[in-house]
Amino acid sequence: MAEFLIRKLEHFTSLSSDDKHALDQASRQRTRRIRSRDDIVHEGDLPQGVNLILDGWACRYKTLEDGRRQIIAYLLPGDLCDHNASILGEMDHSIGTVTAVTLAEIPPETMRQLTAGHARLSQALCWEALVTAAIQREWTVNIGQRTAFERLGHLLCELYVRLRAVGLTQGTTCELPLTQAEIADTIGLSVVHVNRTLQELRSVGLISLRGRELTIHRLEALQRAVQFNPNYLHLGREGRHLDSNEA
Amino acid sequence: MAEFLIRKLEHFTSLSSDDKHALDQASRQRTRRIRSRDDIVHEGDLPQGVNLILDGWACRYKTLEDGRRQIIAYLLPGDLCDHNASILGEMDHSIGTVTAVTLAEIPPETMRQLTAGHARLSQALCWEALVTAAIQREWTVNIGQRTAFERLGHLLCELYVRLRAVGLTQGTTCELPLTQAEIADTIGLSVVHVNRTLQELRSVGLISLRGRELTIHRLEALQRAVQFNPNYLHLGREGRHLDSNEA
DNA sequence: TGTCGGTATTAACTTTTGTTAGAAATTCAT
DNA sequence: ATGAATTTCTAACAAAAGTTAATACCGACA
Repeated sequence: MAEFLIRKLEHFTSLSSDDKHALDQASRQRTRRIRSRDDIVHEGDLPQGVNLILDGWACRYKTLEDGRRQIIAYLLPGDLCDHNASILGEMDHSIGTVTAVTLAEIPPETMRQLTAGHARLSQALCWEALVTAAIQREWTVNIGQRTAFERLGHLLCELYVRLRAVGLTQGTTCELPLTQAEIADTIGLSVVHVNRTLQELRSVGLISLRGRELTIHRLEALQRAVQFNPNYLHLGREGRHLDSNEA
Repeated sequence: MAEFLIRKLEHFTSLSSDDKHALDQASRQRTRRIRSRDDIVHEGDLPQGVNLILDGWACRYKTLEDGRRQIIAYLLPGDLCDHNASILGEMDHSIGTVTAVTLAEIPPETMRQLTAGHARLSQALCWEALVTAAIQREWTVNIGQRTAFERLGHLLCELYVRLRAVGLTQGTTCELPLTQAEIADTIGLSVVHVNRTLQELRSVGLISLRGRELTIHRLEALQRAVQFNPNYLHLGREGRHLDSNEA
């Protein structure tokens, strides 16, 4: 069940089979299926335990009083959410699904056992949380400094590389189940401008996007064009090897 | 020495005098003075231990190849930086000073002792890290969704409230040692537009800004005008009481 | 006290991005 | 398959924000 998470953590450190077994067990305790475009957690809720995305895409988001919405993060298979969030009390944002999602709800007590008994694993989970924060910082840079073209290209690079880190890419292709409206709310542009900018990325031959399938034709070229530097994902050497086309 | 940090943490929980003493001792072990507009940590460095800002303002920032710069966070007196950052390996961003800064460098070993022997304190430091992440999320919303006027007003509200939480405001006034260029790099606008927007905030009577001194004349009105909701700072009731003018 | 360098301010103009509205395409449920 | 509902795509126009460049201000310091 926790295959994606394990795969991700192993970019950072190698886990013992005991570690992996414990993680796998924890992720089987209590699973939940949520349908597409539904909320998992609402702003104001009191979170407890940790949610692990087993399958599907979700996002964190915040809504302003007048309806404007900002997507703050994407949660992909293998991503954990709300590490220790209970310390903060009420959630200051919501989490909703993009596609149908399967979730493992890991209770606080299980989480405690997991980290207490497994030093390596505990460190890996800490790494996971720090990478999440690093991604958030990079998004600030992306929205604050980059042009529309760069912002969009950067987002696509990040999603592709993160999916690749958990084995969810096929060669240069991956799923992209986002509507243009969702992309717009992610990078702070209007839907119309996202559409224009997608056309531009297509017309220069960097990507294809039909249905819910994204293909990045020349990843290295795209990276250069949008100044995508994968360092912030802290995936180690493999994460940086973006030029290879592993069939 | 750690008075600001202690003051901040006590918004979350009350610390024993033993906790406070330990924190204070830790912050005296090794202090460093850095002059204004200088770097504390460079992208690529291997961090170790934790830096505590004792005095002055610093910021996290990232620079793009072509010189564009985004300020990602402000570090105010009482703020900790690079909690566990050594796990990530190389720093993916830099930290520089805004004003002259006095820093306490808390070595990893001291940090371990501090968290191992003081459960309450340990939890408070976890809270601190989570609030830092929450601020980063709010910045994503700020830059992504708000107008120039709102962005700037929101930033000023946040800085004021954070300074207030450590006792560094005098009534409706606080220090604001930022140049307009720095503000611009913080909220993703040009210097010229920051200037225009500051004029606007002044002309509607919400703020005064002369020299390095900011006065927010009508905090509640400003909050409403820019949709500033201090929840994300998780300061508890006091943090929300922004209407009072405690001389 | 006057000069220098950075900072703030302003104006004129350009570019980017947003808005509105409609048409075309696609997806989904039945 | 068929109609409804999203979603994508376009065009025309409006607004926001960026650029450049010149001037004014201000504080540090010789």
